[in-house]
Amino acid sequence: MEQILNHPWEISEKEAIVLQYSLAEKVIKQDEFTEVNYVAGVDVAYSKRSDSLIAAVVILEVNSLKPVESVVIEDKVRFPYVPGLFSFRELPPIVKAFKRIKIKPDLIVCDGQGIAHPRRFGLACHLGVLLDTPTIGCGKTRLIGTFVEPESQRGSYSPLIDNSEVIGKVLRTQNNVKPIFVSIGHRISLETSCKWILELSPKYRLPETTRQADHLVKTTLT
DNA sequence: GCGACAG
DNA sequence: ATCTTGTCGC
Repeated sequence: MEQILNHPWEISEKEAIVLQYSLAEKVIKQDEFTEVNYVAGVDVAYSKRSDSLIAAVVILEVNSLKPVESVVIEDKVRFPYVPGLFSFRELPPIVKAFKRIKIKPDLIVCDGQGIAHPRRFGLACHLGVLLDTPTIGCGKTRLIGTFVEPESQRGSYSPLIDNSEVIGKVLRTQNNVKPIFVSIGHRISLETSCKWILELSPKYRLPETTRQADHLVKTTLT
């Protein structure tokens, strides 16, 4: 698929932060799409053997949740892991993988936060803006924000709050299982994001999109 | 100064 | 992320 926006990746931490403030203004926080036939899952892992990053993108047919296309690529590391600047480490290989994808997904589910980020521009926002595609941020753990534990039943949620602003939802996808952190990536509302995450997580804590992408990377790492 | 900190 | 022992809650 096509990348509609580009910028340099070989930059300093200070420049990256400035770029985040600038790109954050492009994030659309409301629903801006119609039908969903294909959803994309993404995952990246570090290979210490080759000192490189392995990125996987998988496209699922939305009713069967079965993969219809996938790409796995390897890329060099060009940025350290810094909380808040995660996308500058993981997006180069992810974008590279998406460029080889033929089926344009109607929705992307990221393994990382959206606007639940210090500068309201997590990895999910960054990817969504670069590809101009509806994107959901979905984290296993919290980056910022405060919350009360949601009820133990699947579908329960509580707001994730930073500076008295709702930046996401802490959502229970399975009964009595640790909740996940959902936030807006791009071109989708928080409510619609949670609706989709629940639909994509009928049986496990994490949505099928990230589970399948995760499995794809781990298989490749051998 | 000290703790927190997506993967 | 990945590794790994002791601790805590049900």
